[in-house]
Amino acid sequence: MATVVIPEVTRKRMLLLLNLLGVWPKDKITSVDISEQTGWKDSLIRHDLWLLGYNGGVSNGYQKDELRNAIALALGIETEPKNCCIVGLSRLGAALLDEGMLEGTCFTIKAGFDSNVNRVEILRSTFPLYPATEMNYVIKRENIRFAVLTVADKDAQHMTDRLVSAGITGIVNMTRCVLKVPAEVKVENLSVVNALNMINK
Amino acid sequence: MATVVIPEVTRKRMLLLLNLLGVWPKDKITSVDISEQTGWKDSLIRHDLWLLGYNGGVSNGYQKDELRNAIALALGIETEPKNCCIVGLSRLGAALLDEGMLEGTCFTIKAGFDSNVNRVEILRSTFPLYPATEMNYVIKRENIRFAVLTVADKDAQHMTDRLVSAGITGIVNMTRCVLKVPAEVKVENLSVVNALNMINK
DNA sequence: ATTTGTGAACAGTTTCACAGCG
DNA sequence: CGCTGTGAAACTGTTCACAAAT
Repeated sequence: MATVVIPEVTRKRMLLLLNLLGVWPKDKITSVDISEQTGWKDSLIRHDLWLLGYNGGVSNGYQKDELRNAIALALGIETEPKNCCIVGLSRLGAALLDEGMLEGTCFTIKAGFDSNVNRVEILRSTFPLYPATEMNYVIKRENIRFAVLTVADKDAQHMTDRLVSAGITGIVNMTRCVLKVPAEVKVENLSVVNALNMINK
Repeated sequence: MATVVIPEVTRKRMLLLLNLLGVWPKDKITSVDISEQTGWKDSLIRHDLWLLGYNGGVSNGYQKDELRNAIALALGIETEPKNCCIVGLSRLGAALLDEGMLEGTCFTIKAGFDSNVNRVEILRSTFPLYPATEMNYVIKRENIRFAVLTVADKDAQHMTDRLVSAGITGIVNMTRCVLKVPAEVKVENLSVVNALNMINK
């Protein structure tokens, strides 16, 4: 069997594969089917699944539901619920309010923060909003592990520092900035501008 | 000098480095400075710049402005303006309307599309909105090259097919779906849910 | 004394090739 | 016979080590 460490690239592909399985019409799916949908080499898909320690497809393709469960289990997702917060309620941040975006996932938004006290009072949302001064207290009280950062670029590092010192373990960074964090804090960069520059070849 | 092909990982790092240079307070910056801010090994930064063919820092660190220009030139960005569109005006899509998000970049949003004709009529924006049926015509007329896809998951592949057949060359995909596109079309996946699952370890 | 530029060494990822299962 | 599981081979990306420049 394979190594215990699952590389990030494999994890990323497996998350996309989970989504693909969610809309796949048939019960059975082969590595060649997946390859046609995603553009990844069929051998790579088989190798990824081998890394996960999965071998339920011997010689006859995979059963969609069983494969989905096996991947979710191997990646350790869709288990107990995880608490998140949104930092920055202008622009993108406000768009995430009241959204069903996290529906059907293990993530729940427990709080929104903004340094503009006015905005916190005006906006409506299904979860409570707080001024940024209360971040440390609320994050600890609500046991929040993850943050989505949608502040203006100039505030990005400052807010990151506060999130880190409040004990957050992962940040989805929607700003263009490089965030300076301790090695144990995970960051995923999701800037639209940087993404446009990636495809601008 | 280095190979002509710049790897995607290097390109991603260089885009972040550009943003870092934008806020760096001093005129001079060394590979160790960059390493401290980003967590990347200093040797990797030097190697990246070597790949870009840049060697303006010999033995004395880099001049911020010169380095910035050299990177932008090597990546071929910040040159002529590029036209973009937003597909899907609910949720995230609407948040991108009227936003200064692309300010100071070479990208301009020229159009927004939605299959809901009502929404197209109600929303206000600094660029024109059209029903999705006009996508093919408008994208060609306005010479739009890039799209930000913020539709519901169930419409993602269908809208992608229309974008591709209208001649789009790159898509920023904010849905969770794997998009099936021809090899020459570039896709950057920016799903918040997938990102949360990446940092959920 | 620092700090880059550079290729070689090393580590990680993808592809290949094929045995073996159903 | 089509399809997976698996390790080896090929390839890509990162780190090291040090000569050269100031």
